Amino acid sequence: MPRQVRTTPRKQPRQTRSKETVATILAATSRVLKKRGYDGLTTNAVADVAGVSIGSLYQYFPNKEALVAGLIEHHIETVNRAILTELTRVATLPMAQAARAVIELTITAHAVDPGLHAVLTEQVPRIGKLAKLRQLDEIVHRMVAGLLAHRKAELAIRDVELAAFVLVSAIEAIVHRAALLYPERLRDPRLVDEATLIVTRYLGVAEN
Amino acid sequence: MPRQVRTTPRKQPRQTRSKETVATILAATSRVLKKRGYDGLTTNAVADVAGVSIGSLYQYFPNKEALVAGLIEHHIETVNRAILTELTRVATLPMAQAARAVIELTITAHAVDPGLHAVLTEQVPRIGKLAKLRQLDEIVHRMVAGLLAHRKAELAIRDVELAAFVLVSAIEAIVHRAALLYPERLRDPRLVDEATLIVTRYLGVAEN
DNA sequence: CTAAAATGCGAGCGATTGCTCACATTGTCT
DNA sequence: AGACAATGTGAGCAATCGCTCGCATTTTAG
Repeated sequence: MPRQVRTTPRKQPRQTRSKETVATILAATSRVLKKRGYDGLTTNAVADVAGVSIGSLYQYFPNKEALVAGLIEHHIETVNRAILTELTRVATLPMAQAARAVIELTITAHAVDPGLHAVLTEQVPRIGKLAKLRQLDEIVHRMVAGLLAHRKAELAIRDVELAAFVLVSAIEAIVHRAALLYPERLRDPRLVDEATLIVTRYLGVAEN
Repeated sequence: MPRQVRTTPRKQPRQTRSKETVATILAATSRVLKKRGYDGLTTNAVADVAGVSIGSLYQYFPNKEALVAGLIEHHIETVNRAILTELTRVATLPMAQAARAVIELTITAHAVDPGLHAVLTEQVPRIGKLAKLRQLDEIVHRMVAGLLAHRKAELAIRDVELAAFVLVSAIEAIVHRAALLYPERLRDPRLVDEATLIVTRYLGVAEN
């Protein structure tokens, strides 16, 4: 398997028919990924599950990695938009409430398509262009840092960047590990309480 | 690639010569993993780099997964032993010092062979027997929970299990993300300070 | 209606991979 | 020294995979 580079479609779907084909292929990619894992993801299998010929697949995706890249891009856009709007919405709320809102949103994001999310973050090699999953982290980091900087006066922190790094890492990991190890606990309000608690205590603000 | 199950050696090395062969093969596996990634890991390449024939490799490793499983097992044992001894050593220290010691050890564990650690945790599919990487998390969780329970009186927490989960997730993620995104920051004492801070404030104990 | 463009098809090529097996070499034991 | 076990060798098989290409079908445009 030679190293591939291009992950952009070789041809844009113009007609309605082909757009449906592309959507079907991506849906099939998601299904195969969830059922067989990244190692079991083959272009032939995707075409098969999608019910299109392997030739059609290669009309819109130059290689196997492009399939996964397409999924990730969609995933990033969705989550990104959600977090962006939420972070601006809670910017003026008391810190405890803001933290709780963001944590709940993070949980929601993990609960949309848990299987796909797990495969995407756990199994897909983070190499080359696929490292774009990191873009999401970076954007979130910047926004959290901005929020902290804007209200630094009321916070018991010195370095905004460092605090943002610590908080984003911690919250993401708590939710992520809960989703993987104890999926049912994602619905447990005590998890949100505890995650909110570590944030408020660390920042030195009121706990609710 | 048919699903494989067995990851135990098909034959135990008895003589010194064969033990060296096994060690060489594992070292080669590590090298190939780091240089080519999990996708680029082939049994032929490993045998080649190790300087042994492919036949010899298959005398001691029943399949490709067994190679990685061997590496992981060794990794777990090493880290496991280190954490175990450290956690018992700091059991009676003030919480802030204990937390700092554990955090520093976690950083050390990530710094031993960062490349291998990264590949192992980021690229190796967490399926089947390879989920044994989770064993490590589980053991650490149990020990931290034990430590917290033993000194619950001085801590501002209600649920020991939940607190252990939150703390282990947070610390591991902070160190892990730092190692991946800003490896040079692993040497920065301010990272340790900040990680210690989030622990002590969360637990409601003195900050040093 | 007709020509061109867009889309869909799938047999199968070339390359690679995991792994076997028949055999050669080295080590151990008496 | 001889016999047997342990270890080492590598050509190559069977299977699989990513992907191409020549062609059929459908849609669009004039």
